[in-house]
Amino acid sequence: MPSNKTQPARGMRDFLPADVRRREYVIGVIREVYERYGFEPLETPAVENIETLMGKYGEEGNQLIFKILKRGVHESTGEADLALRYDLTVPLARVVAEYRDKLPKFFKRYQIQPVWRADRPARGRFREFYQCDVDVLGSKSMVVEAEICAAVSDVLERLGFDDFVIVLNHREILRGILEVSGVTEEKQADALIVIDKSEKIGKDGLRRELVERGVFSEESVDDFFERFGRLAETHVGPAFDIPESRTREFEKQQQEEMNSSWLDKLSSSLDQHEGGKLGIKAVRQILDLSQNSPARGRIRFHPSLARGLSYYTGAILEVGLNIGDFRGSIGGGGRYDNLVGMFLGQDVPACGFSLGLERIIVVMTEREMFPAGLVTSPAEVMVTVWNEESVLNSIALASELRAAGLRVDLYPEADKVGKQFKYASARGIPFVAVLGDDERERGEVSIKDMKSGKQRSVKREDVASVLRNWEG
RNA sequence: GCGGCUAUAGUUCAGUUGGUUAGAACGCUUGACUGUGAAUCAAGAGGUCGUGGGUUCAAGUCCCACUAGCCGCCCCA
Repeated sequence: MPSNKTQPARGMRDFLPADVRRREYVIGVIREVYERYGFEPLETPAVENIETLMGKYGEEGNQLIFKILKRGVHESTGEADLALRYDLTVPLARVVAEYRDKLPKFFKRYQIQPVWRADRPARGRFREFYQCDVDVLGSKSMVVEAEICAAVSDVLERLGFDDFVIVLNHREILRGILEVSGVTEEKQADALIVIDKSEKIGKDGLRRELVERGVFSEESVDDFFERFGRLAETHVGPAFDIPESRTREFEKQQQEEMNSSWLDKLSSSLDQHEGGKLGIKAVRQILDLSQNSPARGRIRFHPSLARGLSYYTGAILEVGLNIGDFRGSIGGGGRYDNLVGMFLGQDVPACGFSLGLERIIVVMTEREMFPAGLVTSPAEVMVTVWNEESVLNSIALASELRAAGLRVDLYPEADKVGKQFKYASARGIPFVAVLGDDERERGEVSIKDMKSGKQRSVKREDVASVLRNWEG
C-alpha cells in the first residue's frame, strides 16, 4: 500500500480541470451522435447484486469483478453479496428483464458511466473507467448491427479519427471453422485464444501454438492451414498498400474487395456447416446494409476476431486503429440474443457496442486531436480589481458581463495590475477588462486582447458586445 | 495475475567503484518598470532523492516489498 496517502487508489484517477474538459468534450460528441440515431439515455447503479454479475463474463471475468463484502455484523463472514458493475451490458439486460412492460418494443439506449475491473493497470487501462454503450433490444434484424456500426463510425469521424477499422466476425463462423476442422468441444476455447492473436503471431506462430496447445496434431494442422491459413493475415493493421495519392474512396473499395474475397473463400469451406452458412449470410447482410451509411468501407470482415466475453451469440465487433502505435482496441461489441433470457426466462434479442472513453482520450491526446482553447481557456475575460474601494465596481462589471452570457473571471484581490495581467496570461484568458480610476471617471472600461497586445477603451455598456465582435 | 526495464526540485535531466552541507537548465516568487502579461537584468524560494523496510561505520547509489510508468505475456475498453 502506498504510504503516500494522497495518491488515489490503485488504477483509479483524479481528473483535474483540463482532464475533465477533455473528457466532457468527447462525451459530448458521443452523446450528441447517439441521440441523433434515436438512442435514449439510461443510468444504473454502480453496485449490483453479486449474482447478477457472476457467471456472465466467463472464468476470467469472474476473477476481475470488484466484490463488496457484507457489512456490519455480517462482515466477519468474509462473504460478498454486492459487486461494482463490470460492464454496462449485463445491467442493461437486468433492466430490460425488470421493466419489460414499460419499455418500447425496440429499446434503443445509450449509457455513459464508469465500470470497474480488478485488472492490472497499464497504458489506457484502469480499474475504474468509462464505457460509452449503445444497444438495441428487441430485434433480430441485421439492420441493428448496421445502425450500430454507422453510429460508431459517425462518432469516431466527428472526433477526428481517420484510420479506424470496425472488425466484424460471427460466432457461428468461428464455430464452423473449428467444427469443420474437427476441433473437439473442449479444445475450442483454446483454439479461439490462439486464432484471436493470429495476426500478431503470424502464420508460423499460429501453427506452432495450435499444435502446442493440442488443438491439432502435426499431421492435421496442415489440413487446417490448407483451408484456413489466411486467418493469420492482417486483422487491424493496414490491410493493403496505401498509394501516395491515397483517398478514402480508394481505401473503401479495397476494403470491400477484401471482404468479398474472404467471404467467398469461407463460404466454400463452410458449405457443409449450417451455422457457418448462417454466419456468413449475416455478415454479408451487415455489409450490404452499410452501403449507404457512414460505416461504408470502415467494416473489415475478419474470421480471426474472437473476443472474450462469453455472452455473445452472433456478430462480434471490435474497433481498432490502423495507424500509430496504440494496439489495444478502442471499443467492442456484438449480438447477445440470450443474455436477457438469463434474467427473464425468455430471450430478448439484443446487440450493442461499447466505446472505451479513456482509450479514445489516450490516442486523441497523443495525436493532439482536441480543439484548441478547450484546455486553455477557463474564462473569456478577466475583470481586474483596481483597489479596495473599487472592488464593488469590479463585481458589478463582472455581473453585467455574466448576465450578457460571457464566461467571466474576477481577480480576487486588489493586486498590482502587472500581476493581474500575468495571472490572466498564465491561465490563457484571452481578454482582460481594466477598470481603473481614469476609466471610471469616463464611464469606460479598457479591454486588452492578450494575444495581440492591443488595447482599447470602450463605453461600459458596450463591453459585452465589443468583446463578442472583437476582431484582431 | 506473470516476467523485464524505469522512478532525483513544478518540468526535463546530471549525480563517478556506497563516503562530509544533492546540482544544472527551464519554470516559479520578489524587485528594477511609469496604471499592463509572454522581453532584459538582479535577488530568492523550492528536494527527508516514488513509499516503506533491510544490509552497512556510512545508501540517491546495494537488497526486498509496495505504488506508478514503459515493454512483453494473459486478458480486455
